[in-house]
Amino acid sequence: MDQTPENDLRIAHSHTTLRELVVEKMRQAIISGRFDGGDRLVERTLCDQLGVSRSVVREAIRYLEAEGLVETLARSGPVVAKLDWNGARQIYEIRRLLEAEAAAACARVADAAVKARLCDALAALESAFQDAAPHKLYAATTDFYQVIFTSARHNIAWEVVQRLNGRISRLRALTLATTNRRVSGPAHMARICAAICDNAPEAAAEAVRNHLVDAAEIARTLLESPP
Amino acid sequence: MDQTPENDLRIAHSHTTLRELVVEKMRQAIISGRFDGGDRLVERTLCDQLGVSRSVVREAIRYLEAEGLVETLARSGPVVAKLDWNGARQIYEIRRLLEAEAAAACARVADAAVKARLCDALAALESAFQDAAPHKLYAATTDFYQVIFTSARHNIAWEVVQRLNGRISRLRALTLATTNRRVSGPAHMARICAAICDNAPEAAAEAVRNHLVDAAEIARTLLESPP
DNA sequence: GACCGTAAGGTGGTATACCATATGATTGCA
DNA sequence: TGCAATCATATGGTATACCACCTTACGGTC
Repeated sequence: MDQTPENDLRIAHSHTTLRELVVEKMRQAIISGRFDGGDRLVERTLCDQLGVSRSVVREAIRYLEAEGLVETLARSGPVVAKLDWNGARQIYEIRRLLEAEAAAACARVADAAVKARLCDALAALESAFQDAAPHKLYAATTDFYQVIFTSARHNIAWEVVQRLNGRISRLRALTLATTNRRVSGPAHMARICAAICDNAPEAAAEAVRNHLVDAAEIARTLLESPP
Repeated sequence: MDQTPENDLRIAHSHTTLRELVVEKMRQAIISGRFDGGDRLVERTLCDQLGVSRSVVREAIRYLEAEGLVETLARSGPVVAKLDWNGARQIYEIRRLLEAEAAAACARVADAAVKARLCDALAALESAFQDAAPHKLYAATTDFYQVIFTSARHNIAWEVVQRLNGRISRLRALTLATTNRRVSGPAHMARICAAICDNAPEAAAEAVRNHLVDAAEIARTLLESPP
């Protein structure tokens, strides 16, 4: 049932609901650290801050709850989920499994078009590293992996990874900002890209694993250092 | 609020929140096939069937939407997510990765208590196989894996697997009911249990992989044969 | 100082109203 | 008759008011 009305005069209006906007706002607020782990999410306060009604806020909270960014305590209400090293460690391990598999699959099926898109993404990534713009870097990293996952046709794994990344996003932002990471990061990415362009699945998987071991190590030092 | 207790979808008020009950009811309705893939979820109809207000239904839908069991189409509203073999295949592959890793980790750390719990779960599983009670079998299988994941301290991976299982639950119910599976299933499980009791990580991982390859194969034949 | 009652603030839940849009039926005009 | 405009209905999205219940903090009483 694909109806793509090219000659439709109507403006393609995105039809983003308020709810989606609020979900995105709140997700960003949690990611950016504006809402800290453990903070209570008081419905009516959020209504005021966001300028929307309770319905919208409550539904957005339910969505984020299912995503794992928010947890609702019985008889107390929703709070921002807290992240400890135990949780982060598990997430990095899951990412290691899924991303290594995706990179290997991508290396197996990558044709010229995929390689070109990947190299573009890598170039954007390196450019973002140069600019030292955190949000650009974040977006570029996401793009790079998205190319890998989608071209490997691992779109459900990509969903999983994105959701997990939401839960460690503060951490990712921190690791991306770390000097150490700023040096080793692009090198890892370049190796991953090279392995895929060589259609070398095992090398690609290994490069991904190395990257994530490093990232997890930086995350650990950040999390275990005094709050 | 009229109360006609003959309606079997009507939820029983209790200590947990209405929202959670509704989420569970709807999840079960989707899993059991009462709501089929592609079916529209009309809010006001659900309100009548469940005997709750729109707010509760809408929040439950948001939760299931984030879980991937429901998707909301623009200008049309929520529908039950459809499952094709491509999606199911990916989910089985992700499960293969996560469950193999969890089984290996469990085998590494399993002490007498863990082994006892695992053997208990296996016994319950085999008993459920004998009874040929689908829902018991389903629950027993879940319990068995839960012991593995929780004792390996892979609770986030367990969350992920549970959510993914929700999306292929109809399929799981079918595979569990298949005779073929009824024969090979417990054998696989017994091998997994034995490997863990031997503290043999690689053997445990391999047993899990074999189990899932079989399950995926059965699922494929079920999905690709016209209903 | 301990205890109890009350008030405030919060969530959970419900009912209702309003608007925008999609869809199908109906009506009216050529 | 046929087509088009219009109307009605269904439905989702949003806002608002209200109630019940729980928790917490405060303050008064013993």
